Amino acid sequence: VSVQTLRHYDKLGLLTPAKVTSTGYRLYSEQDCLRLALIRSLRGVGFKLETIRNLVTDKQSVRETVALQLELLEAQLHALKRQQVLLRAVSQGQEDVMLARFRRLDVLAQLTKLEREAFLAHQLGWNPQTSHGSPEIWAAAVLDLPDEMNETKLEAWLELAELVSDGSLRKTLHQQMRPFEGVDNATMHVWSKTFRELLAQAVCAVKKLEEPDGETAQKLVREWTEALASTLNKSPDAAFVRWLLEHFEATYDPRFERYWQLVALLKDQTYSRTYADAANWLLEGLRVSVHGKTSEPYPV
Amino acid sequence: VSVQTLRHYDKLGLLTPAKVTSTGYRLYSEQDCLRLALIRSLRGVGFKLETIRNLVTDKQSVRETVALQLELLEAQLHALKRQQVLLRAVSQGQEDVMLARFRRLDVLAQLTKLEREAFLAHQLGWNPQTSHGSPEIWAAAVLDLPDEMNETKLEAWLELAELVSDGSLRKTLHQQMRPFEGVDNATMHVWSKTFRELLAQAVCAVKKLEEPDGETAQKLVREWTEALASTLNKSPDAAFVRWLLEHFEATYDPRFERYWQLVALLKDQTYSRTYADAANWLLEGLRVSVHGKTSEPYPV
DNA sequence: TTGCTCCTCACGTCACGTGAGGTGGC
DNA sequence: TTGCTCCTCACGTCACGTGAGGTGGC
Repeated sequence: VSVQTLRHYDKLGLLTPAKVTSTGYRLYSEQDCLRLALIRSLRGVGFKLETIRNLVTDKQSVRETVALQLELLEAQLHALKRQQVLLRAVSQGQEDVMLARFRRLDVLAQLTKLEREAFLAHQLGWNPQTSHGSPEIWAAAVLDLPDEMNETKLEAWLELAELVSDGSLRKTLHQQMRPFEGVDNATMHVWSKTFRELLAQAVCAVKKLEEPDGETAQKLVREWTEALASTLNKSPDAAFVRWLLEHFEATYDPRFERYWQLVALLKDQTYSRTYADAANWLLEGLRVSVHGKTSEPYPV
Repeated sequence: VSVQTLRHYDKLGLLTPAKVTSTGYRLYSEQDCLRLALIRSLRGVGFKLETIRNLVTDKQSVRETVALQLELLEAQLHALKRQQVLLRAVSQGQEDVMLARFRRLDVLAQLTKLEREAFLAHQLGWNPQTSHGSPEIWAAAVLDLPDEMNETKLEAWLELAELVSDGSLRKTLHQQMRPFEGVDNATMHVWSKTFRELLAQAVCAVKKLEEPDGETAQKLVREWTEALASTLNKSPDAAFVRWLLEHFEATYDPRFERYWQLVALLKDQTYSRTYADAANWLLEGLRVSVHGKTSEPYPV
């Protein structure tokens, strides 16, 4: 400890030397040293000098003061972690756009729950009144975000927000939905129920390690295309199936999987690849039914 | 933002209003607002005003400044976590001893690697020259502690240090070692090698779910007692086996297991209960060989 | 005329650190 | 005599916040 510190404590009356010589020199006793060590220790956990004075003179409950300090620490840690997430996120990227990007990220990080949901809805082009597509899936993709976010969630949110900021995901999504444009709500509801059931069966089949060119897969693919054709008011002929495969391949985007992963993290849901795997397995089955069996084995 | 903040930024020349009326009122433009937002965002991640001025006027590399700030944050987080661990550790316990305990814990937390090792050795009563018992086990219990500790390790270290601070563990340990007092180093080395092999076999047996009253266990117990008797220069008769069981039961202390658990955490070793389980299984086998088969099933 | 907001100037916050200018002991 | 350390007094740090005392627009 510096001599300035000792003088400072003396001035505050927090640590008065045992003796002062006639020439003004401060002489400290063993006891003073112990007291000084205690003061330094208490300073080391962040108490202010006035609080320390109260603690060592028994004017303030140690337990209560410690509890208070712990709360304060919690808040400080939260703030620092937020700063860390933002700075880390911005630290990669080109020098000349860093400030602009930082600006955007900070705004995104400050949004409230409702604003975050509205942001996602807007960027993905969801309007509950006019959008087509299953309302349940839209809600799962956009709503029920958490109120408070810890650092992991904040990081996920920033990645998610940047993922959708670029308008391209919205366009792809619109392409994906296009075939359903004219379908009325009731029909749509039936379709999404059927599809959920098919997907559940596909999940089971994938678990049993069934191949996408096997009987189960081909049966599911047939049911799937037939249900979809009926929903879209078309006949499930070979041309339709070919069109369907082309449609899926044209509107496929790997970022959607990352999207669901991040959303699951934000909602404290354990993300499992099962649904994505099942969907890919069905798509592979569709490919087989169009092009015939491929020579490459299906990657599990 | 408060009007004082704006005045402050104006004084520093960080944000000069676009217009000032003849009566001295500051009028800000849209651009000023954007600049203000950027300044507030940069303040929000902990940059000081001078740094911000350099950043917005391109006098300082954003990338370098961000990297520097991240390092600073890391250090601050480390410090805050240390405070948190100390305060949490002290927060339970009686009001009137909290300050004294805090004092002790802070001293313990500040020790260097060598001092921590010396502390453990001293509290457990280990002196490499004069102590009996296997040097390898002593070293595993006391040496190779980490240099730097994160918050988890610091917490473990404080618990470990308090565990051994009370002299009772040292006494129990001394009791445990007592039978080996007169044994010379060479004999001791042979014994500890034999015991390690026996323990390894016991681990295998426990994995195979063998019962402590089964053949394997009884065979191992017999080898164990015979080796121990030979080490201690005694005959492995019924009286010796009875004395052995009494000795183990008298010097058993559950805190030893916690000790090894904490040491494993400090050394980044994954602690598995297998050795403790195997030792207990052998002890139970010893019990069976002394008292006969108990009616209670052995808890796995 | 009455609130209200803005202004400037200056001092306070918190725990010391840093000179300026001076003095006592080896 | 020469460094060295101690002393006091006073100001600086950092980003504002807080009065004191005064003024312009509704």
